[in-house]
Amino acid sequence: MHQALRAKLEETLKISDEDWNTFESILYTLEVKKADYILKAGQICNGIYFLREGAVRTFYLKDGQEINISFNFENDFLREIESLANDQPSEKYIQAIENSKLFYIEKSKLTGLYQQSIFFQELGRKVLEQLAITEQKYSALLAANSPKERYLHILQHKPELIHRIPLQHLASYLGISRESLSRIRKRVS
Amino acid sequence: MHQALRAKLEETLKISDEDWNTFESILYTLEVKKADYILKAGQICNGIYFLREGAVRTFYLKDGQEINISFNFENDFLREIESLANDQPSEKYIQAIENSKLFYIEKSKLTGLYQQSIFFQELGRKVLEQLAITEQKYSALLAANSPKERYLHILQHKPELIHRIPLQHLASYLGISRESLSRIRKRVS
DNA sequence: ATCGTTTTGTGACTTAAGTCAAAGGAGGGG
DNA sequence: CCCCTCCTTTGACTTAAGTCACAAAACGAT
Repeated sequence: MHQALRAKLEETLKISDEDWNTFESILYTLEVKKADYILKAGQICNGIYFLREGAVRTFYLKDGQEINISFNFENDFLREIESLANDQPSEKYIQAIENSKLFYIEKSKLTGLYQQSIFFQELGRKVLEQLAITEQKYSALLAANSPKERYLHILQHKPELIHRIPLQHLASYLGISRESLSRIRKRVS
Repeated sequence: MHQALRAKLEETLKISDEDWNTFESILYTLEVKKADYILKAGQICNGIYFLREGAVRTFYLKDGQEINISFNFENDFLREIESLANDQPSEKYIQAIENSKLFYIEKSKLTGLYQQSIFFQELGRKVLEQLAITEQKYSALLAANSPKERYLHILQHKPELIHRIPLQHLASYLGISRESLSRIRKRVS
């Protein structure tokens, strides 16, 4: 049970059987259907999720428009970091794009883990480091490239986004209008 | 000595005198003049800096062009996170925009701190969380706003950037050409 | 299969921003 | 104080992307 999660953890750091048992014991499992919300704006994000299977998007509303800020797939950790870190209501929605299975790890239990074992401390730091790096790369993509270049970059480096994410969602993620992205895609192919 | 740093730490978490003494003992001080490099591409970022005084920018080269990805001022922590976390050569340069004073904290010493006291563990996590949040806000600014809106946003929310950062550097940070930013600024004022 | 909803594509038009080139301005060093 | 360098502004032109409106296509549910 939960082998994929263990494998994911061990990508960053070898885990002892003891630590693993502790970890496994605090996991909740949840299943959501396509279009279900995992988190809604106004709610506080009270833990982190591990996406076992499926795909989700995180977005917020700007003048009634959905702006997607990230997509996650199987074996990703996810959370609304601002809400989680600052204990404030989320401005973002997390919604399933496909039927998905997730593990949920409550914040309070996570804190317990940090105090219990140096493994979890390091893991927590590394996961956060990688999140910051991911965000940095995403901003770099937006700041230094034209819409067309951004699309081509995704095509090369994150083809799963092209294949699994509806164009309309990808558009706002890339800072492009739906129509323009449709035309860019056509020109390019 | 180092009062500003202690104050900064205590913004996030109260520190004991003992922990503080440990911390203070591992700081190196360095001073750099305007235009000096604190880190160059190709070097490995081997620790984090606390900017006591001055201003610095972080940028990389794309087709020979400097693309600025962040600016830091007094009482900011800074580092090249990708190089630091993954022990790989930096693709970025960190350069002083003003004469600056910094404290440097070596990575290996930092690791020691994490093992010594729960205070430093929490601090490290919180600093990383805030970094991730900052990066996320920056991408949101880029993805969901027109060049003009981006400039106005900075004007309102980070006026220090307008006043202390040369327009040319701000331009690439906002994903705008120098010329356009100059014109936007004129129109707006 | 068919209907209804959601998503994507097209056309026509507008416009803000990019590009290239050159001129002004500001600031520092000698 | 003057020169040189660096930074910012301006002009003229081009173009890619935005917008609005509508059509087509894809998808899901019954």
